[in-house]
Amino acid sequence: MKLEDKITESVIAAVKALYGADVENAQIQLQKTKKDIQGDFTLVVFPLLKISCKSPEQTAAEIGNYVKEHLVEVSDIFVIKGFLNFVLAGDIWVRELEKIDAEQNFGFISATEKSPLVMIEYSSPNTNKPLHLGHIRNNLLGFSLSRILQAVGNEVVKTNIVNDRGIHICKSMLAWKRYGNGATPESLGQKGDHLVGDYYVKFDKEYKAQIKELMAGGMSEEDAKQKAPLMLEAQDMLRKWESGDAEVIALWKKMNSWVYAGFDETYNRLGVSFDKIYYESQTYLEGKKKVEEGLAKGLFFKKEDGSVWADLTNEGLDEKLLLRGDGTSVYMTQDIGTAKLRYDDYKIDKMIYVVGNEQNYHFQVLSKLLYRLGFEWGKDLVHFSYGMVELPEGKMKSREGTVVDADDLMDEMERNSFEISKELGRQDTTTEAELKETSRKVAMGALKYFILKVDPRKNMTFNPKESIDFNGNTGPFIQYTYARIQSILRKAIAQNIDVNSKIADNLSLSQKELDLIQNLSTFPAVLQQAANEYSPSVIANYVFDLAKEFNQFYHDFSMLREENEDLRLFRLKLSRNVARVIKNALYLLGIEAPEQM
RNA sequence: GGUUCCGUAGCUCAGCUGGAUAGAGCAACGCCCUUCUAAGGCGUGGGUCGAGCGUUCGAAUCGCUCCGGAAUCACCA
Repeated sequence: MKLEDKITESVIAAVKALYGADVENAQIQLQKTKKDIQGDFTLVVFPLLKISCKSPEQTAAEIGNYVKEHLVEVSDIFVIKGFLNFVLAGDIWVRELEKIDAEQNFGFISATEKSPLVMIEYSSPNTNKPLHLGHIRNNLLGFSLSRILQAVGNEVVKTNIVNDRGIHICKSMLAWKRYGNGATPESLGQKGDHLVGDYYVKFDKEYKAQIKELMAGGMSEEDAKQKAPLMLEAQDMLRKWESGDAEVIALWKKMNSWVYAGFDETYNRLGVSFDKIYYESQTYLEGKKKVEEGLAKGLFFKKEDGSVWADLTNEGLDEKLLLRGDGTSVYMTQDIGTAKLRYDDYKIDKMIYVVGNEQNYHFQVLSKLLYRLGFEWGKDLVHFSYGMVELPEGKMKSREGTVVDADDLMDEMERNSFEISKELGRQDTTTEAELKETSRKVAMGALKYFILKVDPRKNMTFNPKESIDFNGNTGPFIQYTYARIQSILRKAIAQNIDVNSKIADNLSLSQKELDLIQNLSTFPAVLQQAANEYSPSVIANYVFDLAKEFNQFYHDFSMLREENEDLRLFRLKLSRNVARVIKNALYLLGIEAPEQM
């Protein structure tokens, strides 16, 4: 039984014995005692005053004395105004540490057959552009979230929906056909996604030139946009694609395969992965079918031009287009089709979409549409909505070329990390290859931690300079703490100290050491909170606190030179468990913990 | 205009199921490497928690109003 629960139980018993009233668990406000105040747990007695009909001080004192008498774990109490602080007996925390130490994967719950099946969709790239900074936030959040949900006992399926069809990819294809001279990723030594992205940009450039030319000839801007030969050709290509034209399909397959090879490389570098990938080219027809079914059932309606709509006005939303007049599908149609296929494939209990907050409205609508179409789960779908990433200079805009490319960013992080490692690292014992590997881990840790520590809902500013300045509240600081503990443990083994032996009970420990154990013991609760709130930032902020607290402890006490063997053992064991929790927390964030730095 | 989200130190962010004196990191300044990794530690300065009203023993936290910013309200995805 957890210590908090024991105290809570005792407080309830105290209230019953002293005032003859029953109180519920929820009315007991037990919290960790604030720093700078003596004690381990604090009871806020104000809510109990109505029952006791006494002053806050007196109520606190009475309850405190009762608990102190009846609970062996509580060795002392202090009353400050309406706050009752419990001090636990010294050896309680030592035993708590032993308990943590004995658990294989402290805080983690493994899935059982009864575990809910959660599907989480993230990444969802378009095949006409390489991944950028916004995708990085998406991928990191999605991947971390999947690990967190798994760690609290869910069965998790990570999925990706690739938007591989539509006019955008035709634009790249057309530009490549016209201006590419048969260039391939191999011939250019370029990643496939970048190559295709470059031709998308090329299309845009040539298209704009044509518009300008037409306008110079007296055409209106609107007309020019519609009648530019390149646009007409791209639309023609899309029609050919839809009708299965062999040549277009072959080109489409070839260029998409380049893009996927490029994406895979980027995903590998980011350390993210998927269990199942869906492609819109395979789901959009399914969506059309569902919409037509819905139309036949009278759930939707048709306008004069043949387009199909859903009327959501009585649910507080607008009318929403589902099929264009020419029968082609839109984004919403595809999402309906994808959802259907997924539920054919898996028995999903919960669906989570990791998609930016600019699509909040879309998912509100999707939820209602799926429900209307008879998918019960539709109304419970979770849109894990996250804010945009901005730069210190302002927003990323593809038009102005201020988009930060994911690969470029990782390159830059790794370069900088390597320079710093070379300067500060312990080269004497490490090879160049090891140094490179470590600096890679650190670079990715810096990037991931910087992004994940921020509350997902908020727009955030990514500062490349600050993130690679490995000081302060950063991933590398936490990794560094971990590496130092590993070094201590290696040395302890070298000195034949057995860290596994039992800790003596009669140690007199400092407040810092007790706090550190208490902090460790909250990890399962933190993990649960992160899962409930879908927020990796909860984990990130926790692990930074833990690392910081450990550093202070580390600075104050010598472990290997400690003469008192019992104390030395205790501190080594404490350090080992701090390292384990750090490693587990970093795992949940998708960050590697280097054994050496 | 409707809807949703955000506003906390010079900067980047925690804290938000109401609880004690609102916390970190960066930046600035001053200390600490003959001592387990100084990518570190200690200290100093820095706040009308956007504003107001309300609920409460108690409000950064809850409610209402206003101010400021963002997203969205596409036959784009």
